[in-house]
Order: sequence, then C-alpha cells, then structure tokens
Amino acid sequence: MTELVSAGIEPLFRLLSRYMPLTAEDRAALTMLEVGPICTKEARADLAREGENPSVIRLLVSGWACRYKDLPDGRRQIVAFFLPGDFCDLSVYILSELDHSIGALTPVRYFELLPHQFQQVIDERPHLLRALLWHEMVASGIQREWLLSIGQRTPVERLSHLFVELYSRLKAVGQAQDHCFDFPITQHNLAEANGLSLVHVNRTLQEMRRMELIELADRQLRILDLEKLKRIAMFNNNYLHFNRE
Amino acid sequence: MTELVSAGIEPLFRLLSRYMPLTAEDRAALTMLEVGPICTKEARADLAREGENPSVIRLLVSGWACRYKDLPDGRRQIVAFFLPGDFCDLSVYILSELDHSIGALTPVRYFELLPHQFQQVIDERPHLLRALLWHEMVASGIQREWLLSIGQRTPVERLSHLFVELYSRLKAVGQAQDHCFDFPITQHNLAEANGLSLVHVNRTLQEMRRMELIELADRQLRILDLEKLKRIAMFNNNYLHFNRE
DNA sequence: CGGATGCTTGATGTATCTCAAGACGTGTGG
DNA sequence: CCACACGTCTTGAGATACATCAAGCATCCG
Repeated sequence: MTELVSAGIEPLFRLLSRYMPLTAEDRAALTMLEVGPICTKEARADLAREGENPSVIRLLVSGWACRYKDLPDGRRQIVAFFLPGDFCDLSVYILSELDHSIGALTPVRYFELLPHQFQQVIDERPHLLRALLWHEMVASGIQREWLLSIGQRTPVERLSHLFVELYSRLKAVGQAQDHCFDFPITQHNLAEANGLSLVHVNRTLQEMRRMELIELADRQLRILDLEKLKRIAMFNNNYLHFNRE
Repeated sequence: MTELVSAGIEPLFRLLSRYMPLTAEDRAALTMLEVGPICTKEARADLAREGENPSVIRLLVSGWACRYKDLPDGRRQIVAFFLPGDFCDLSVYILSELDHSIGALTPVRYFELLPHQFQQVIDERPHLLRALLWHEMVASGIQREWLLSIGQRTPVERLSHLFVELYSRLKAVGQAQDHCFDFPITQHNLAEANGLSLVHVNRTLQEMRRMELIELADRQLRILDLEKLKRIAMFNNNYLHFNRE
C-alpha cells in the first residue's frame, strides 16, 4: 500500500519540480544519486544521534522519519517530519556536529550519499544546487510555521494546520490523492510534534472527528472538508514556496 | 551605553570570526558591505512585511529586531531575535516572497545590501560564503532549539534558556560582559517569543528573581548564577556551533 | 496636564496535564 | 495453541498551570 511509488528517487523528482522545471538531463543527473545500496531501518530506530559528526546525506525513499531533540530528563520534541523525497542534513557541508537526532517513525528506506557524490551532481548541473537550497529554505520556513503553531495556535488549530501541511507535501510527491493519505504515525508521535500530551491529542482528534473535519482510522487520514480545515488552521501556503501550483 | 560598539560592521567581524579566523583581507572585503547610507527605524516599525518580495539583505548594526509571524486574528509569534551583526534574509537569493515579517524591537540601525554587492564580496573571497552559510545554519539550529523550548520546557526553563542563549550570542559580538547585558525589549516581547501570556511572563520573572537566578531592571539583565541557569535550562551550547570558544 | 507605554498584582475560570485503567490487536515463545 | 507481553487507542477523575479580565501605579513625553 505504501509502495505505490516505490521507484527509488521518483519522489525527489516530484519534489524538486515543484520549485523549478526539471529537464530529462536533470533527472539523469539526479539518478546518479541512486548509487549504492539502499538502507533500511525499523520504526523507532535512529538514523543519527545528536552529537555525531554527520558524514552522509540521507535521501528518504519510503516511510516517515523525523528530526527530534531531547532533554536529559527524557522530554522529546519532534521538530520536523521527513517524508519520501526529503533530504536529511544537507548541512553536512558546513557543520561538524549534529545538534539534533534523526529517527525513523515507520520502517524506512533511504539512500546514503557521500558529499562528493553530491558535489559531482551539482558540478555537472549547477542550477540543481538552487533547487536543493530551495528545499532547505522551505524546511526553514516550515520550522518557523511550526513555532507559530505551537506558540499561538490552539490544539485543534494546530493539528488542523499540520494535516493540511502534510497533505500538501505528500501530494507534491505523489503520495496523496483525493484528500486522503497514509498516516503511519502514532498519536504519541503527534503529541511529541505538537507539544501536547498524548491524552490531549486523543481528545482533540475526537473533537475534530465530531466537527466532521477528518476521518482517521487504520493509519489512513481523510480530510473531509479541506477548505474548512484550512480556515480553522488559518493556513497560508506561502511558507511552502511551491512556485508551480 | 548601547553604543560601546558603534563602529558599523564590527559586530559582523566578531560574529563570523566565531566560525572561522578572518584575515585582514577578509575584513577589508567585508567592509565593502558598509557602502551606502545607514538606515534607521523606530521601535515597533516593520523593516519588511510578510508577502513582500525581498530585494535587499539587511545587516543589523545596532538595536534589536525580530522575525515574526502573525495570524489573521492578531495573535503574533516572534520566531527569532536579530542582534547586532546579524543578517536578515539571506534567502533573497532563492525565495521570491517573504513568509514572515521583520520588525524593530528597539530603535535600530542597519545597512541595506543589494544582492550584487553581496555577490561581489563573495566572488572576491569565496570562503566567506562558507561563513555566511554557517550563520544561516546556526539560525536554523536556533529555531529548532526554540521549538524544543516552547514545546517542552516549562516557563522558568524557557526563559532561563533564552537568557543564556542571548548572553552567549551577545558576548560573541562584544555586547555583553560579566554576565550582564543591555536588555532592551519588553515583557510583552518576551511573551510573544515564548508563547506565554504577558502576565505569566511577569510572574515567571519574579520567580526567577526569587530563585536568585537573575536581576532584571532598567533594561539591564544580570545573570547571577550562570551555571545554575544553564542547569535549569538544560542548556547545551552545541546548537550555536561556535567553533572557537 | 492627559495620554501612551510598561510593569505589577489580584481574582477567577478553564484548558491541559497527570495518573490510572481497560480494551483491542499483534507478535512471540513455551 | 495458548499465555503473555507489548503497543496503541480510549476513557475517567482529579489537580494545576496558565490564560483572561481588570485595575493600579510609575515613567515619560508632548
């Protein structure tokens, strides 16, 4: 089911073509990234831990992962979701130590790219660097929007906003259609991402079902009324910087 | 008082030399950025509004500014503080529309740089690009840490963490000594940055004074026990990525 | 003098957390 | 094949941290 788009690097094509048109040559160059064996991890495994010196760039092919930070006493905050097509840690180029961890939320498959492989593609087709930086800046924009959510939005607004965001991003990589998508993470994960307790997430979801905004069952999320959901979330898609709708 | 370091671009030197050593030639090249008239704004004025197409890079010389996002109903979240030496919106290069606003928290002075001026400096001394990207990545890391703060830290922990962070950053640009620094923003600003109500910020500050962590009066913040403050905040400076302590 | 602006305090309500338990499904080893 | 552990979702009861509303005071400034 989750393997409808299993072709390794296809989600990346779709993602980048949201920012700029990709020629056949661009695609060919990007396909070079697909070298090397594909890696896999179980749900709840770490791909990288805070403090490590990152040496590879990871390109997520299937499954969901997250960036998270934790405190010495165990509190944990998910600060970003990685969906298929996303890069983890382009920052390898500049920073020498990870200030966060990366964990799998579901079983994941990904490529590990060495910086020089990466460099090779960029040298060949410099304008692709622009698309990749674009992706990074969008990631930054998402972080800011999350800060707004956690700081100011109510729990219903917050979850509504997240669902619209995830729907937009998944649609961009061909993993959502008809207001419906695989939603493989737990309520516990939602709580960690939104600064809420597990119990409160559960009750908030119930309220959203009562409001007939969503259906959520069997790891499938269906948005019943997208416009209403956007209105409630005060969703403005400008922060995703998709140039081509 | 706030003008101890008034020499235009000096804070930038200090900031970047936290990441890599700067030669005299580097400094000379950077000084080229100081062309053009210096701009000023009053406290509470906007330097840029969400939705605008940014055309300049701003280099803050004195005063404090912030990045913020707001919701249609007036709720507002400060997502970053800009201190002297900071750049606002290097993203001009890539993104065509601002997804956030930039506002002055105090009277500010800054330079407006056109992308081509900027480009000229980088062309001349390419390794400076690395320092500037570094600065951007640190900004990203700070955003993540704030997400952790707002999502997981209690109000006392949250303010403690922010104060240690500001102290570190101000010290890096020569604007703090002896656990003491100008603190020109209001409790209202603190509330907007930390997702708390104004009243609660006030009471939290009082608690921190009672705990003998800080003194805060007359726009001056004094940290009474830095180690204790760090412990309470669970502060780990890795996210600031200062290479040279 | 009157009007902003910022800080402080008290009273009250409620949104959200914590603790605790049960139901259900799934995988696992005896 | 059953017993059991484990993960996930759900519900209830109770406590409290935080927001909201309201007011007073100080300082500054035109």
